[in-house]
Amino acid sequence: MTASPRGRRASRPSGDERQRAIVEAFETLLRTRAMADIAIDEIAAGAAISRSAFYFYFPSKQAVLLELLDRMVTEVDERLATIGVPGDDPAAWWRASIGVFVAVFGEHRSVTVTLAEARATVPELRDEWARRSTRWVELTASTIVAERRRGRAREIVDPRATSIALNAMNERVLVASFGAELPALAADDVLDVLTDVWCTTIYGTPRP
Amino acid sequence: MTASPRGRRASRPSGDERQRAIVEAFETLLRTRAMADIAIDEIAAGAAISRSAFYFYFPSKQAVLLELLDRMVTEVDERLATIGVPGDDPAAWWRASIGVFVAVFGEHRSVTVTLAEARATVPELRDEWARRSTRWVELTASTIVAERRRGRAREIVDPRATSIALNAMNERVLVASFGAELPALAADDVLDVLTDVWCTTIYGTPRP
DNA sequence: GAGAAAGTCGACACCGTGTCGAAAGTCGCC
DNA sequence: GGCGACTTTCGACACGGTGTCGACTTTCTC
Repeated sequence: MTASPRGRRASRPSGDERQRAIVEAFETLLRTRAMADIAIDEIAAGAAISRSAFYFYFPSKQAVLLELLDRMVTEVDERLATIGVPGDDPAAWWRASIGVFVAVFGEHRSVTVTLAEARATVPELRDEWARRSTRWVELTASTIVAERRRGRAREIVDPRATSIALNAMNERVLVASFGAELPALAADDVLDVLTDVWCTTIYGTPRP
Repeated sequence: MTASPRGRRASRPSGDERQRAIVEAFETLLRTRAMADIAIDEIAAGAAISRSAFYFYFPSKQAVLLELLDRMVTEVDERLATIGVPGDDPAAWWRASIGVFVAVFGEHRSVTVTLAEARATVPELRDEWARRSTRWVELTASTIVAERRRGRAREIVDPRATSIALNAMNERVLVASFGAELPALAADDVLDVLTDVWCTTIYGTPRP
């Protein structure tokens, strides 16, 4: 009755916990090893099922990752929705917005790092990420325009292009920081530095 | 006499062209497919040798990629060395510096995109990239400090942290643009937008 | 308690990787 | 001109992970 029995959103009454167990087992494994080094065998074992049972729930590892991505971006969007629009203290508003990404992705560091890698290869991930991040870019751009109209932001030739660049920065900074790459920002500095660059770029000064 | 016969810098007199042919065949293949989809078979065929002969020259696909990375960053460093220090027109200087990255990586788009992906998995790539980008970050940071001393740059609390963020932005913007991801900057806009964000962040204004 | 649907399992074929040992080619030197 | 050492090539093998298939079991429903 519902979609194909193998699809990832089967919403089957029972077996639902299995699906959840698989996702969690995968995330747990991801904390210690890269996706390429994790065999489906191990995910299945972590979820207490056999390897072929895994295939009943997901067509591949990548599909599990897509599920993980969905959860994370949904949470980001939910939290962003509660923030509203910039008020008297725009720096605080930007900081809060950026903080949502730092917090949500920071809670799933290994998944974030894996996502950044797998996105290049897996079309579904790539498309889903494109959809979501396009919305964030547009949100940023329209806020910049609004701030400009209020006379607070500096003159920016192409607000959309600028917001693409700023969002790209956040993404890469977070991944590098989570992945403990070098050079990378210390976890405690990420939010401060990103907010500083954003505000300076948008207003010409870090404290508008 | 030289290092191990299989290592990547064997500098063997003959067979050197083979090595080069392999590297080139790989880059060519990379233009049409992702690394994961390219079998060593095909690289070998492209270089007109057998699969096992491939292993005589390189221990793996990743090692070929490392060679490609080396070439690119070497070229970047050579070009950067000719630029000198900022003069009367600092915006032009930053633009020229960023332009080196845009140009060199732009000439090897598929390699750049592949590198960004494989770096997460391959320790050698990760380390090499870390070494190189640390130097660029330090170059950026010391230039910011120098510009501050001359009284041109704005007050920046942690110049190194800021330069990490700016360099991270460039990296991600370039990869997204080369990989035709969405949202991404159009190739023609990349240099303008990056220069704008860098200068505004460093000086408080896009045209210092 | 019969039948369909959901879930599980072991077995199989496939493909790419990396390794090994043997063969063939190349070069210098007596 | 032929001997020996080194370089290069090759075919064959074993291994490990993937995805699929058909059969078996459990569970739910009428």
